[in-house]
Amino acid sequence: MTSEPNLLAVIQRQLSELNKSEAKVAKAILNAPEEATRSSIASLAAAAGVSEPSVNRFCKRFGATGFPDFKLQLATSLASGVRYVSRAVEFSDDINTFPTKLFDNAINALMTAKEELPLKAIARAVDQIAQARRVYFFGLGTSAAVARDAEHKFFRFNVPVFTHEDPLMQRMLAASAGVGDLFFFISHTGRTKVLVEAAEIARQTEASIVSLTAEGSPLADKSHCCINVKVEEDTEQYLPMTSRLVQLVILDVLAAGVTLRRGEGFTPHLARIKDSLKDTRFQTS
Amino acid sequence: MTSEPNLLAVIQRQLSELNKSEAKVAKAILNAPEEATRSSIASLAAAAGVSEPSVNRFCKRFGATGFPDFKLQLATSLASGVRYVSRAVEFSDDINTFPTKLFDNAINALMTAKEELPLKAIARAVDQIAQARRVYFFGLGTSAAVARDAEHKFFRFNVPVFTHEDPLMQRMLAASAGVGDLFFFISHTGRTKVLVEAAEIARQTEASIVSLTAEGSPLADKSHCCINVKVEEDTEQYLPMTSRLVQLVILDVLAAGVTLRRGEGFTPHLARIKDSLKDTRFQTS
DNA sequence: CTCATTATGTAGTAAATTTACAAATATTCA
DNA sequence: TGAATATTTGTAAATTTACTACATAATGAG
Repeated sequence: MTSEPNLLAVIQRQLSELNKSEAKVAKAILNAPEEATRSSIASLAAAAGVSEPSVNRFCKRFGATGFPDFKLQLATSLASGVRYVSRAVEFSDDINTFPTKLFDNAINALMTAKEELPLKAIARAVDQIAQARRVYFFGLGTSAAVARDAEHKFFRFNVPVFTHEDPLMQRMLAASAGVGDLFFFISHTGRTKVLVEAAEIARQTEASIVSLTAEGSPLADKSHCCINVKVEEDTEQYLPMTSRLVQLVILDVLAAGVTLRRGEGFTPHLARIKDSLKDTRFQTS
Repeated sequence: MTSEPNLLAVIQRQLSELNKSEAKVAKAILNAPEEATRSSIASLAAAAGVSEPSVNRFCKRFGATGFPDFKLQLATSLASGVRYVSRAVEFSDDINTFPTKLFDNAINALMTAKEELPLKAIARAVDQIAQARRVYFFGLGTSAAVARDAEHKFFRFNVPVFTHEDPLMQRMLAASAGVGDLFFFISHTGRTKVLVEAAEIARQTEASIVSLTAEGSPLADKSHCCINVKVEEDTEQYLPMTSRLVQLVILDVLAAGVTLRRGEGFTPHLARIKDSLKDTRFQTS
């Protein structure tokens, strides 16, 4: 059972690699997915402006045994209620539509990321973090907030963690690094100059470099271990919305991985930290 | 469309009121629901030991227009039933299981939040932010990272935004607030003392107070407008994992809301900011 | 026990899907 | 460029699937 959890996203992603009539079918389906699950091959072919066998071939291309099987898969992936195709917010949107769109996009990004998790890279990164004597989380802009979040999380694992938003601090720390130091760079594009430069400096030391960034980017090149996150951020949108969510969850995964590494004996330590926060809160009524 | 949440349960419930051959069909379906969604009317009839029209009548009895429609409904209800179960990471998990679990939990949290979005509160918060002369985002711990993220985002809207992680700064700023100031508090529990105190201080000024926190919490009580987020965080888990993701997306929603408020004329401003970042990056090869 | 009612199956029909093949289009390489 | 080849797309026939009409069987009431 290789049932793709997210058929519409798969279609969307492959859209460019389809030939003419297949693309027509894809568009018709993306346009009205629910309707597609209810219509016959003839009506869908008519809606797409192609012949029936073209629709059939389209279905087989996406792993279905035929049209009915495809409809089934489509219905299944639609069932969770999420619009699996990212939709940009438009100026015609109102309070009833744009919040849902943004949530759908976020969910969509996480589902897509989940499908192609770079498990080997994650496992390696967990190894490195577990062994490190010191871990520096470096990011800029939006990624600085992600780095800050990571700092909070990993701090609880008794690993000395540091975050710095200041590029100069980042450079200096990179320059004075040594064995046991781990630099963890976070960047959506992997092209931010000052960050790549810091990575380059760190690379000349004995320190390990792990990055959470785009595949094949300059930053990835400088890293010993790179966790690739393929998030197709809508570049027309002016703010990175979904990529940082994926980054955060990946960091959760790394944190969980490190905890699992420590084994059950480590649980009391976490409990102690949690207890230490108790007095800072008003008790539940 | 009165799509029952769970078709299998409906069938189960009516089992006693069915006549012989319909009951046979019901049992065959309950026995192997997934298979039923994939089989033809002939094979299902054979499996149940009845004739094809009996299966057809069975389908119509349960509100479907025919066998294909019934299969569709069945598939839909099977698919939606699977999700929505958070699973805690256990020490027996390995690299192949715990990353998926964490992603699933994150996705679930967003899906749940999406279903009960407090739209009125969001609309009010957008109003307030759009009107404010200055906006302070305050959070502590994990929420500090969320506040930082919000700062980055809202900064682009020409609103003077400020974030401070230092409780003393938060108190001082709260004390010296005035008309046009907006304090935006972020807290998962809504019970962090120093934060609630800062809210209390701000409340005695002319400033507006918006919070993104738990319903009915002390912090919510101090706010003019409270955006409730109901995330059932697994309290046995020692780290807040999913709530902050929901918070981030809610802040995205608020940011988008403010942008929509500004109208299309605002787009060039965003483009200018984006351009200003261009030279800080290595060009795409 | 007979009639009326309901339940079930048979057989034929209509519809939908798939296959095989041919026409059209695009691509390659001289 | 232009013939040869591969790819794409559509047509038409074959096959499978689902539905309808009707006949028979079972059930129940008087």
